[in-house]
Amino acid sequence: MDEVRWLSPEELHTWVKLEVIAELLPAALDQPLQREHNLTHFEYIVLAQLSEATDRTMPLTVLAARTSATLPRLSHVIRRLEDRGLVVRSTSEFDRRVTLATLTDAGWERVVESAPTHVASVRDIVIDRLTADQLRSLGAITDAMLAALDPDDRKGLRRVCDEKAPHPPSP
Amino acid sequence: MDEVRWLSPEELHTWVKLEVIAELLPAALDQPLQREHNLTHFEYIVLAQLSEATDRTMPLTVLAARTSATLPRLSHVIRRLEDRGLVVRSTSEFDRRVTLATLTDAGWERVVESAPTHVASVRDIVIDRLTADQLRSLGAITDAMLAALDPDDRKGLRRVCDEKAPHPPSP
DNA sequence: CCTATTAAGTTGTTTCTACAACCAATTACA
DNA sequence: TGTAATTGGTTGTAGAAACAACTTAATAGG
Repeated sequence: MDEVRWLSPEELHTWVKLEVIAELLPAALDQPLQREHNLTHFEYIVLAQLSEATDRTMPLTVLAARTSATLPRLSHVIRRLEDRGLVVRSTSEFDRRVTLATLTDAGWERVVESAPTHVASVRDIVIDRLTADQLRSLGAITDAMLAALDPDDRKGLRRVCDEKAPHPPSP
Repeated sequence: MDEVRWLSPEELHTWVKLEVIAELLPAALDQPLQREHNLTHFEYIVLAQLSEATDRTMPLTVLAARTSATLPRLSHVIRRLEDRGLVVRSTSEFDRRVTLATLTDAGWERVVESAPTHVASVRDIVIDRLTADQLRSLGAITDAMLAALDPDDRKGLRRVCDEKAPHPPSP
C-alpha cells in the first residue's frame, strides 16, 4: 500500500483558497475586457504580445509559446481575430510553413484602448492589495510553482525582467 | 483623461508569472485525474464536497456556492455524473423547488480512489515546493486576492485568525 | 385569497477549447 | 538525390461553459 501524505489543516486551507482563486480569476479578468472592449482576456494577451513584437508581427508558434496556448487553439483565435480585422495572417517568405500574425492598426488601437482596463483589474485583484514584502514573496512562490508547471522554462520567465509594458512604446 | 498607473517592472514580472500559472494550472490539475480516474478536476471537487456532506447530500444551490460554479453549469455537470451512476438527484420534500444531489456508493468509491492522485498533484505543484514561511505568506496573499474575487466571503474562506498579514521578520 | 415577485433548476444556443487527423514545407541522412 | 522524419499550421469534431430564456414552486403584499 502506498501511504498517502495528506495535507495538514494549514496546507489544506491555503490550497482550497488557491483553488477558489484559480476558479474565479479567469472570469474576473475576462469580464471587464469583455464588457468594455469586447475582448476575452486571452484575446487581449494575444494582441498585447503582438503589440510588443517588432513590426507587430510574430510566427504563430512563437506566439503560442508566449501565450501558453496550444497551436490549434491559437490558430482558431487568430482566425477569429482576423475576421474582426484586428490581425492579418501572412506566410513567411523565408520558411513557407510559417504563418505570421500581424497586428493591424485597428488591432493596435484596440489594445491601446484596452490596456488601462486590464491594468486596473490586475491592480484591483492583486497588485494593489499586497505589501512590498508580499509582492516579493509572491515572486518566489510563482517561481516555485512554475518549476512544476513549466519545468523546461519554455516561457523564458526566469530571464531578467525587461521594462516592456502592455502599452504604446515610449522611445 | 484618467491617468493610468502602469505596473513597475517587478509588479509586471510577478503578474505575468501569475497569469501563466492561471493558464497552466487547470490543465495540470485535470490531467492526472482524467488519465487515472476519468474525472475532471471540477467533477472531483463536486464529488469531494458531497462526500463531506451529511448523508452525502446537498442542495444544488449550496453545492454551486461551495464549488464556485454557476447553477446552470452545475446542473449540467450533475446530470452527466448521474448518467455515470456517481450521483443521484432527488427533490426535497420540504421545498419542492430544491434538487438534492446525493453521492452514490460508486461515487464514494470513485472519490476515495481519486483523492491520493489529487493530493499528489497538489503537493507536486505547490505545497511541497514552499517553505513554511512561504506557505504562511501564501495564506495571506490568497486572503488579499479573495477579498477582491469573493468580496462578500460567500465561501467562508477568510479565517478570522490572522487579521493583518504578518510578513517575515525584517523591516 | 389572488396576483406579483422571487427563488431554484432546467434547457437550449452559441462560443470556445482540446484532441486527433491531416497537409505542406523543410531538414536529415543514407 | 531520394526518402524518411520533423516542423508548422489547419481543420473537423466532440465536449464543456457562458448566457439567456423558460418552468415550476414558494412567498409577499394588498
